[in-house]
Amino acid sequence: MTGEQQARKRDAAATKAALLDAAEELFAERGFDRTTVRDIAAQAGVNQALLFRYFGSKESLFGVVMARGGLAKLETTPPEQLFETTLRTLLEPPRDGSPRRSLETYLRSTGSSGAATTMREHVGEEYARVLTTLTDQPDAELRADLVLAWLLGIGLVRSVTGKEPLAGADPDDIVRLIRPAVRTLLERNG
Amino acid sequence: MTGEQQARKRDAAATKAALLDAAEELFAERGFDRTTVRDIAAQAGVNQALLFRYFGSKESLFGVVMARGGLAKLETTPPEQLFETTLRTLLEPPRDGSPRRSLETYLRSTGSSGAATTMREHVGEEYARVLTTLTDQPDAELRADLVLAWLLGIGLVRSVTGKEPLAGADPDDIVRLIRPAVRTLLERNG
DNA sequence: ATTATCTATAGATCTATAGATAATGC
DNA sequence: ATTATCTATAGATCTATAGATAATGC
Repeated sequence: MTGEQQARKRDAAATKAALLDAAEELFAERGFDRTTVRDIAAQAGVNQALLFRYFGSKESLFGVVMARGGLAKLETTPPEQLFETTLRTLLEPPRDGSPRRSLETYLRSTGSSGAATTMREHVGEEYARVLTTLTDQPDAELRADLVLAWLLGIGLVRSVTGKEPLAGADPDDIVRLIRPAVRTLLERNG
Repeated sequence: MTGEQQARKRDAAATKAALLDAAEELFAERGFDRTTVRDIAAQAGVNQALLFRYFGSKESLFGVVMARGGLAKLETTPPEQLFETTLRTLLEPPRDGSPRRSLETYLRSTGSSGAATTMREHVGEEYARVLTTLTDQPDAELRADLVLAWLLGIGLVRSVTGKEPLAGADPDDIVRLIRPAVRTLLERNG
């Protein structure tokens, strides 16, 4: 039943990276609660005790995963492109080495607490802050929150629920339908 | 440590109802995974073995909770009012005896599988089907999905994330901002 | 010698079930 | 007598830790 584990090459940095990649994938697919530390270690090909050695706890690892991908795009994208860039990232199938799956992780872990909640709040604040700059109408912050809500909702229906036709729709069609509506939301005064 | 449990009045129907109410509340607050059967039984003031006697399993109970509230509103609301009614229900604080908290349950259980997934799909389909009737433009179903996504996203930001200013905003303000944008989405041809 | 990795397990859950007890209805 | 309720516990997890082993660097 056991079969002792093959001793892994001694490379702490590579081990940490493997754990992070595995955790990112599994948290995105199953959420925080349904991903076990043993699943992560197995997927990384690493002994599970190392997860605790390098990250302290499962919650702490989750925090690192979220932080790693959550804000990268935000910092490198001009505000006026943020909505469409984020939307397209959301809509494209995840390519290797490309944008982190932190939105899926976020959406799959809505029942969780602790680090999950903290990071959810932090990333949400940052996105909304940037989106706020897109309008000079009154209620700019509320409008920005509504745009953010739409992004999250589309991600939810598309990657979590998998509902058709939205899940399989051409990103161009979605952008074409959404853009004028967002413009109405942001620009209409009243 | 134990203290034997006070024998409860013998009323199977009332016991089932108490379990359902307790489950609804806890699933809405914590999601499926983080709610234990013992939590539910304690909240209902019922011995935990009765949960299994009356509902078979935790998953099955979850299914019943979702089914109970999920479609009620849908069946009694005319399509052209569905968006705004659902939105307002979402925005009003939950009053006693009033609309079920199945949306929160839905949103808090996005990481879960089994009955959670099945019910998510079913309710989503029904809502989208009704929303589809609101436009006669091409891509009616896709537009309906996008409306549904917005509803879910607003619910997510508001009740799960608690992000301000959206979480505390006046429902009237939200409706005023959203309505023209949804109209643009549904009516604009192209 | 240092420290990355592995073994083994503690301790705390959690769902579910088998069978005992006790309140109601005929 | 029936059956709603309760007791006690099986069995299967899961996170986390203590301490042993073994690969690398000086």
